Amino acid sequence: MKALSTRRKRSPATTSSANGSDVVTLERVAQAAGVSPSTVSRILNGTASVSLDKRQAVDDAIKKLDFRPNPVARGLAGGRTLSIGVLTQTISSPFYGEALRGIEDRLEADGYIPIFVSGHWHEAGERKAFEALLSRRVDGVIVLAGRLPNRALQRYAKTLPMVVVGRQLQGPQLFSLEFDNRAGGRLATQHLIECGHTRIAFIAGDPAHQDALDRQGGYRDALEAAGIAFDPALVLPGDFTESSGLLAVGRLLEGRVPFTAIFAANDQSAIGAALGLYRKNVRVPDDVSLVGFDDLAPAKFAIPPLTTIRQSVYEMGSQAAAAMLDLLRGTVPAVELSPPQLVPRESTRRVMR
Amino acid sequence: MKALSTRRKRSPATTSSANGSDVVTLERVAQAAGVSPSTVSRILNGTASVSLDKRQAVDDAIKKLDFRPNPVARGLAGGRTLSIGVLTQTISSPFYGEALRGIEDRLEADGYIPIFVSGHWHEAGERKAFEALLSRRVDGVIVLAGRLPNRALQRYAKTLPMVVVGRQLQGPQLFSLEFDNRAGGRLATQHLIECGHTRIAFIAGDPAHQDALDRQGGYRDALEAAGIAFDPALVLPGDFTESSGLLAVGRLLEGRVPFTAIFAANDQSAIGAALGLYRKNVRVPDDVSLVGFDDLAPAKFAIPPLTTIRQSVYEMGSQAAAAMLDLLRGTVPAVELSPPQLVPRESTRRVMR
DNA sequence: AACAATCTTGAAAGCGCTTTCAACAACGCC
DNA sequence: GGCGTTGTTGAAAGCGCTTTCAAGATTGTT
Repeated sequence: MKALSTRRKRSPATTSSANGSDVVTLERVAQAAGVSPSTVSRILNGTASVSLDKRQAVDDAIKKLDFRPNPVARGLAGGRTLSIGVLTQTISSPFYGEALRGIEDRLEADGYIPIFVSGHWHEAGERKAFEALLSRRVDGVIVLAGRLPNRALQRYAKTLPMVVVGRQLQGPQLFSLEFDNRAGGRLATQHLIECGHTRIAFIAGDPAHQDALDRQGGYRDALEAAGIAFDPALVLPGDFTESSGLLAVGRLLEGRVPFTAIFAANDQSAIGAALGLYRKNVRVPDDVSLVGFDDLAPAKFAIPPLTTIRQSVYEMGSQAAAAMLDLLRGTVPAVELSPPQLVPRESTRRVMR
Repeated sequence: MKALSTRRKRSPATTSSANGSDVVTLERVAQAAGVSPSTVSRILNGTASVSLDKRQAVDDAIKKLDFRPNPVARGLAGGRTLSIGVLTQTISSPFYGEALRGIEDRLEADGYIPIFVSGHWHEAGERKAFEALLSRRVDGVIVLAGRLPNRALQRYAKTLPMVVVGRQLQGPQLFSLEFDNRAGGRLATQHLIECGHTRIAFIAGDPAHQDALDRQGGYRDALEAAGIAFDPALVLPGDFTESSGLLAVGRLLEGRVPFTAIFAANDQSAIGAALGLYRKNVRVPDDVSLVGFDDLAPAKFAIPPLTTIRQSVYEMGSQAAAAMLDLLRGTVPAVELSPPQLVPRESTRRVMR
């Protein structure tokens, strides 16, 4: 294969072969500026002080030649690739998508680039994705939830800086960031209670996610605080998907337990629930009030528009990125998530009775 | 800054410093196998034939040492980084998200990794994102729609292989992939016509997207084929967002033009339209039939579940990736998108009258 | 004025891999 | 049996950058 041998010195298929001029390297900049490559490198990285005139000359040469350092070479030589691995579950999830956007925006501001890999909701996939990241020599990894055991994460964190979103973890190069899901769950349930509901069903999220458990915890907290007895028959299993919400409502309606409101562990399952209710001609909010969680885009355009708990997933992403940048800089991350907030819309109403 | 100088030979902050043993390099594999590095490299890349016994020895050594080649070094030396740039608009869009997933899956199968960058819906952003990709020395770029002028794309394509999704473009290292939006638009409109509708409104998509124009073309085709006069008062501007759908319906309802069906240029605007209708107590499908386009996840759980045109965005992504792989291999891509398909659900019905 | 301490600079050695070049070895042919 | 072929291998030269080391140039000290 490849008949194209003979002559031609080397021919990195890299960029710019038909690119007009040749590749602009640091060395060429050095020549143009009349200094050594080391000096150029030092200026580029701020590694050491350089006299003003040389710095000037180099800056000019860089501008004139439109030089942009090759991150690949940099990665090899310096061990830094200016890229941050991001381990997510599905890149196309509306929830993670928002977070990724936050990460991307924040990282971009500092010249880093995120490399997204999907774990596909299972440990083996996550592990594999993580390895891909490692072999890519990323400078750090941001982990969005996932099924990887804490031990594994802590072990990885010995190798490179890591920030974990949605879990509580300790470690030297490890920072974890959590949204107050419990408070959110409380808020949602309180809202329903304030509307006069006492028979409030809960559609749970994927029990493998701590978030799901916390939201449920908030639900119970609020019930207890209001002196409403917790009825296990009112909590339905779910997994954060629309179908699970649909299913849950079906079961709820078939069962004999009366209820006037539903709190779903996330917007997606709330939307599924809404469909289930619609199918059975149960009106929202006239017959049943419905609250979701996350305030993702679709909530606003659901029918009826969904009352939900707002957690800025975008912000969560950008804060995670900020924390990573801190870690890389060697400083202790000081980031904080804004507290959950109720977004009242049209899917809830005061009970008339 | 950085007080940690002195002793220490070099210390690439790369991987595995606390990793137990030292980094496993190709050279170490060579030693272990008793051959030269060149030979190991040849085996790794299948660049030349190698005798069976050496190949055996090397394979064993690789397995034993758990050697994984460093893509960064590979990138520097060979000019290939095994990474493909993907230029998208917003990583969190439900539409693009699906496509990205398709790309990721297909690329992963061949050991490539996608690097996603967002253009944020404007040319400057796209250009910048493209540059970031180039400086990262990606082996190729997949462009998802966008606002970059064709000229610019064609110029970039001279530098590296490129596949463009959603546009018609020609070039040597350039492959473009288009979904038959016109046929889809036709299909949607025909369906409505078959249901007995003749007053069919159209909520347009972002006119900067060829897709939007094509879908509208299909709409007119179908009208014409059925001998229904085209009424400009029935087409409303839109931009593919839910809000634009909502707005369009508002205008439609205020206007004096009668209509019994709406075809929206995508699911998102259809969902916005549904909300608009709901707000005005117009029932879907009893009073008005509604058709969307794309068949993204939310369509299935809309209220009522949305009749729409299915185009597998996931498949589009994976096909784009396949085409890129072909380009990289030097073969001519032979990929094809499956034709659009009507997915009848509950938002359309035969007119009773 | 002599010497130590501090800055600025360049030479050169890699980072881990690919690829060219040339050396052999093995093979077939007239 | 000599010679051109083809196949297999290793040495060595980079890819473009960072970083150590040491040499000069400067400044400060007594």
